[in-house]
Amino acid sequence: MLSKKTKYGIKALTYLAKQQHGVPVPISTISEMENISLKFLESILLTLRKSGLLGSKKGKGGGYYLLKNPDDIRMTTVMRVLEGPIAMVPCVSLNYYEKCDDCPNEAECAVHHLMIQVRDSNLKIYGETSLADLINY
Amino acid sequence: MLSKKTKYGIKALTYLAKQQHGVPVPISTISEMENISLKFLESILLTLRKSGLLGSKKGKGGGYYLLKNPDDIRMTTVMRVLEGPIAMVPCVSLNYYEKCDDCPNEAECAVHHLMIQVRDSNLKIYGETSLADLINY
DNA sequence: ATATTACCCTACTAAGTCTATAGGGTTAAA
DNA sequence: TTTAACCCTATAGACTTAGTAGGGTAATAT
Repeated sequence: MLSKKTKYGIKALTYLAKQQHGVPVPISTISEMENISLKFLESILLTLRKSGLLGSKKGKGGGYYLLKNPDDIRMTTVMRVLEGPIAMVPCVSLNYYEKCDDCPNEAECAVHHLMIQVRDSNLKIYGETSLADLINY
Repeated sequence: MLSKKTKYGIKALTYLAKQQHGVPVPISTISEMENISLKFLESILLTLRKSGLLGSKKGKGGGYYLLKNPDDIRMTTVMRVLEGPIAMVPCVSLNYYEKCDDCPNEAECAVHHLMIQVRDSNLKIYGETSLADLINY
């Protein structure tokens, strides 16, 4: 299941992508427009800022804004920041690999092979989709 | 993340698929061969039996066995029984559809569109992969 | 028959995650 | 210097996960 955090995060990013580039949008505005609890959204945007996707400006007229062009933000990045590893098991994770306790032989593990396929197909989708793609229809 | 339940369930199924068709295998055997806690495995096999994938035989010489040929067991079925819906959000689930509380317009929701792609690609993989495919290499 | 093997079922629980909520602190612009 | 808005920490209820515990029931071999 996709967490609400990720869902809300993507919605916030797409909202920002629709605005004029570089102009800060207050959390409260995004919260109202996308029906997201203000405080929860605050923590999500903070995560996105720390990851380098968003910039922020304090004080009156401040808010959050995209640091890059929506065309240059791939969903792989977004998913990894918000949801964590793309892989469904650590033993097929490219960035967070971990050996399984119970698997004596990874090369012969059926789950391993299946999950590599799932990982690759999802990576392909996320890699080929940019934030700009999400708002174009 | 894939739950241990699903992971262990798939391992148990592949183990059974490698055995002579129709011959019952005791839980204890699978537990030892696949390094799975006996009691936990018991509850997983029970789930699989209730779903119609496995049959069981009681008493001495009893155990669990596949009810169908490994070629005829698709991973879509297995994943739905063990892990639940394939879709990452209820609003793109084929079998467990649910509207989102926060979405005023599903057709224009960016998350919705993205997750439909993910669902379809995963459905394709699970649908094209049988239990027999998992043990053939 | 009866002992044994193995399935069947319920209940419980420690640990972790999710989805927030609460409350205040800090910064910078007007 | 006021105020809008970001920044940060702590907490908590609900839920899920990954088991553990303990026994009940059925069927087989002898």
